[in-house]
Amino acid sequence: MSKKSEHSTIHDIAQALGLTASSVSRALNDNPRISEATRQAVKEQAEKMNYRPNLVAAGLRTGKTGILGIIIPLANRAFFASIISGLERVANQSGYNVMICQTGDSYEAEKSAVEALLRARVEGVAVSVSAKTLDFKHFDRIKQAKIPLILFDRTMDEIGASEVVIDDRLGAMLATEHLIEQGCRRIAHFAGLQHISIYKKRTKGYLDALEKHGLSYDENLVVFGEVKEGSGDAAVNTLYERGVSFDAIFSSSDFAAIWAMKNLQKRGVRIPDDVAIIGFANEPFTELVTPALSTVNQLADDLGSAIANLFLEEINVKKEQRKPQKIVLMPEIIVRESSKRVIR
Amino acid sequence: MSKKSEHSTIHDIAQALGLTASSVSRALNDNPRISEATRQAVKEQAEKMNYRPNLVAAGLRTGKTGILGIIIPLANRAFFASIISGLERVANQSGYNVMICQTGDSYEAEKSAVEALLRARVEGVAVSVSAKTLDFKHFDRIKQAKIPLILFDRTMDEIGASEVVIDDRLGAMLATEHLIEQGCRRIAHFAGLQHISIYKKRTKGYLDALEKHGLSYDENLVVFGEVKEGSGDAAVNTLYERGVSFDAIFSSSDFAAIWAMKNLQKRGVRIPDDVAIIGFANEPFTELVTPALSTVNQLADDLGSAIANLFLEEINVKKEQRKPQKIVLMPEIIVRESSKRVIR
DNA sequence: GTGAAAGCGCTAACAT
DNA sequence: ATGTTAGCGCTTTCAC
Repeated sequence: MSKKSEHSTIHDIAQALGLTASSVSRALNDNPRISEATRQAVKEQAEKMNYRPNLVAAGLRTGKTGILGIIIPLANRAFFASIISGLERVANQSGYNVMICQTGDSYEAEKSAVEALLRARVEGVAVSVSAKTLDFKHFDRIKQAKIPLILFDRTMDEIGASEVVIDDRLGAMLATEHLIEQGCRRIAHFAGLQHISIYKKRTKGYLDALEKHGLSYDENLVVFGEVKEGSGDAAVNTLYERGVSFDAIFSSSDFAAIWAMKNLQKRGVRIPDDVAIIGFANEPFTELVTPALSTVNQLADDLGSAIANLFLEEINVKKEQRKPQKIVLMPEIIVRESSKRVIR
Repeated sequence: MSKKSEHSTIHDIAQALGLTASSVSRALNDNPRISEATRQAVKEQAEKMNYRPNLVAAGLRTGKTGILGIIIPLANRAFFASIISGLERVANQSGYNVMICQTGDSYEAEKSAVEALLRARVEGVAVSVSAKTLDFKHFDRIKQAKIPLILFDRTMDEIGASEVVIDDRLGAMLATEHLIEQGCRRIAHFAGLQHISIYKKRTKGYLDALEKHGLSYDENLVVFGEVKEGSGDAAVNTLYERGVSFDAIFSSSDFAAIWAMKNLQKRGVRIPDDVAIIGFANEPFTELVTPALSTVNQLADDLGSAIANLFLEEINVKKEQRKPQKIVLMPEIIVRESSKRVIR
């Protein structure tokens, strides 16, 4: 093995076999224009020399790095972690590697992430747009590079890219209908910030379910605003302050749901008998709390693999005639103790 | 901009300015052997032409790809997700990108992951060794490539690589001492599989704490075996079957702890008054259950950033004189309701 | 301070 | 079926 590099090259193999680099290349890549005998010999020799193709060199030559980039607000969040997991698994099966960038929900970091991935010449980029992003010029850079751009979770129609999302409205509707089927008639709703599309859609699903079942909408039952941890606690207080009676809660977030549950339990309210609760997202903790929290499965892992599959599909389409696609996954509700009433 | 590529190159810039590629390269890289004037001109022109350095080309030339690889069993697990998060954040600050591979705890997948990262010419690899890995030859390939190899979480002394871990024994000891301070004297312990080093160390910490405080070891209080979700439930049953009395549990896993808590609550046992409980790992759900579960903070995010920092340090050391380092982080206990007794 | 030239390891026309 | 050649975009000696 030559001193200058830690790795053997196709030239080393060629030399050892009295061949040329191109023949070795052909043999290694199973190019038909090579004899079976040489192919064998080359592969054996490669094995013997611990040859490992240099993807950097191949990438420079072919323009294909075999790298997929993903930009997320924060890797350390169950939903995104599952997406990464699904994405990596499928991408890897097709020989692709996955490169990750976090934005911390910062617009500046998102811009840098785009540049970083483009510098690395990734073959495609998946993005969950940062909450603080209002300007989308940096995504044009991806389109200019003529590589697939796929948005997921927080998407932006303005960008005009492919999307992989779940049907939030449907999920919310199923959740609300489930509560109705449990006999609940006064269903409160923690709505989340409505300028974020996923929350808006979930609220829409709630309203649609009410309408479908002939229940009237009572604005006193709906609490807008953030649906983070503490806000579930505050939202319950708000309902009590309003003096409104309710026999169920559909929360657009598991976190708010869980804190609502804690609040109600302190008040001596029985769950699900007095108030049935269902959340949204299927966070890992939902099956660990008492009572276990019903929720809507966001299919994060499936989202990840769907992103990967869309990538693989788009990469093989001529850049010019790549049309933005929209893949919508159908969520399912997961019914647990927090909403399972004994129907009399 | 030339037709063949979507990107402008240093040649394009050079041509536009009547310079040569090498001067442009120097200007862009702030090489001192260039005049301030040209540097300015080049940078302006680069900006104007939307120039984006091709890291693949640079990487081929210099051997430095600016990529760090990380191999984990599963991205979708809170502990690993946090490590990725911390690693990416710090690495990115120094201009490095992070490439991820999952093994699904499979030995074969781990071997492939090593090869995949090596083919991509990453500048270093961090690994949490798969549970099924008993043979370590594939890690030699990383050493042969003369790039830093850093083990974390599940480490293997046999491999002779740098390590970033937390002091499991200390964490377990602190947890156990905390229970003792709460007045507990008959402390049960869910020990986990002892052939896995982290569990062995946690059990050691438990024993050390008992000894330090003059409590005798009662083997009936210790339940060996897996510490997964359901096993916490089974472990409590085992204690009852043994007819042993206990006033506290130190579980080497939050999952087992939470299921133990559920089991005890069903039996009408009050927590923490009858039995105080503390787990290990600071899983996200621990603060959401009722009562909130005390635990040992594994500092996953810090682990990730420590890995990144060690990388950055080792990368700048001549390969030959890189000595395996061992970085040990000190865990802290997080005291919540599940173990906080009102001391009389 | 700038240019010329070589080459990183690979692939892909184009020969033969 | 194999060899020759050129070049992907960049950095880096070596000249001047």
